[in-house]
Amino acid sequence: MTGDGPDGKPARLAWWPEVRDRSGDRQPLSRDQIVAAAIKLIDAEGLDAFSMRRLGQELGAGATSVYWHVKDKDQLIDLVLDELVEEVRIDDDPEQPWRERAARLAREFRAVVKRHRHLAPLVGARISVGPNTLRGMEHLLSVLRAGGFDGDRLTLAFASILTYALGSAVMDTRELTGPGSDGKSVQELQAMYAGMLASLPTEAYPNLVRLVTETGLEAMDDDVQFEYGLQRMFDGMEAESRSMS
Amino acid sequence: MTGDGPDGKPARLAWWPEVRDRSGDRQPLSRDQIVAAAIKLIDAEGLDAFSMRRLGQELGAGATSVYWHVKDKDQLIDLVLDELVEEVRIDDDPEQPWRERAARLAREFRAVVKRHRHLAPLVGARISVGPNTLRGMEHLLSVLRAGGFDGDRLTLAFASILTYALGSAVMDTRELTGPGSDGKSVQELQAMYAGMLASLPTEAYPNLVRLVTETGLEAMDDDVQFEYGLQRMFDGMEAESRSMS
DNA sequence: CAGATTACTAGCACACCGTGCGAGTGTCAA
DNA sequence: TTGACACTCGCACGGTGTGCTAGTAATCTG
Repeated sequence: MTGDGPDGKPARLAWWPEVRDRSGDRQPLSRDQIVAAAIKLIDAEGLDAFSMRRLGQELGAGATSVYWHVKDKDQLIDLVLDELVEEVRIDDDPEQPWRERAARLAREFRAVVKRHRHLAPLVGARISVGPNTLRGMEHLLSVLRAGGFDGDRLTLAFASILTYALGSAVMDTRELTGPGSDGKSVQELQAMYAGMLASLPTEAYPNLVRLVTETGLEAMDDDVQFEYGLQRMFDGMEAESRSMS
Repeated sequence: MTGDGPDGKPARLAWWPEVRDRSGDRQPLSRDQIVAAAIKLIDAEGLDAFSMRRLGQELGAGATSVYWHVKDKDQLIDLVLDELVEEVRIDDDPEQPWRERAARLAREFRAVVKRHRHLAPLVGARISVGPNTLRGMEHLLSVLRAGGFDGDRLTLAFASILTYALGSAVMDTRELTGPGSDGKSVQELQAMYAGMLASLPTEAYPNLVRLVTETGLEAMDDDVQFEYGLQRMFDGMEAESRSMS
């Protein structure tokens, strides 16, 4: 939240917006407060409900008071996104094999995004260069390096894992719109989606229909699917390691 | 564009919006025209420029005339997204091994999204249930089934590949915002991002700095990274196949 | 050919939105 | 006491999505 580096010291990033100085301690509004309120609002009522006016209202402040603490709606979103990543726990056991440590990181990230599913579209839309994001990437890199990755292969593995983690986070939080999907819960929407696939004409979409009617309950689960692909990717990476030594 | 099933017959989907009847052939405006114009507008000027009013203007029509052909902006987006997927070519050689066919599909999808990078956030935000999307999924399933996948394993592999393809499409089209990223080209932004990482304090982010300074040019490439992760995942899946037989 | 129906366009109006600007208010240092 | 500063707030501008209504032109029915 404070923008520290991995070591805890305040590593300043030239492009990351400074908090405006506050000399006295009358603080009816603060940036952290604003960011927290934005996340809360989006979580509770979705992206559409998130407007600067509404945010001000939620904070009991004037419609445009927020603009003193934050340049833009855009900038606020950047802050929100990096704040999200702060929830990713990166304290793991360095004694564990790299697979387990990397998987744990990917799981954590995905879980955070799923917890804030209305923010997911933003996660997929912009690159965050905030301190928390950088810290997370740094940690994943260190895990991979400790696991024996090096040079170009380190970069490739790093990028692939990020991609898969981001992908599954985004994939599993996409919204199903259209008629009849108004006030439905996540489970209801999932059931509705399955129902739509099951109702497809068998001649035109035989495999799709079979998929939804013949797949076991467990394999239908988001988390299980995520884990499968991740482990297969790690299998492939480990096989490559072996074949090189 | 017409909503046909894989066989070319007009497989109707109950939830997919019907084109409003047109008995005569005076057609100053049509849905296909509208969807095409929307894609063109977004490609040319970005998501922000895409408003219903602007779209009407672009079509030389009144501000709200579009609403007779399309229920909603939301619905229009759904149509746009499925129209995008139509660009994914699914005519491949059934004699090829499943890996190659599946990789080809994933590459195609990613390439289409990259061609329409301003649409990518929408791809990551909503589930499409349009005819083209379904046809694409059906095809990938048939490829995997032909490759020996079955039951739960088919579902898991299917989901993982979709996730990775979507993930890398979204990942590689995310926008870098913030000061100094105004009128820059994609390459310039990429260079700027690399520059930011390179300028990080080495003590706090040693691995990130090394990554950006020591990685070879080829391994920095989006497409190469995508291919690496995909192939590792396929390696893992094939190893699993072997271990089961 | 006359009239009715349909297909479609266009504009107004409403309630919102992001945000620049300037006028205000409270707190602190000198 | 005076000034500077940190901060809040309302106004106003030019936009947005979209429901509704009035209109027009083409087609269908008789």
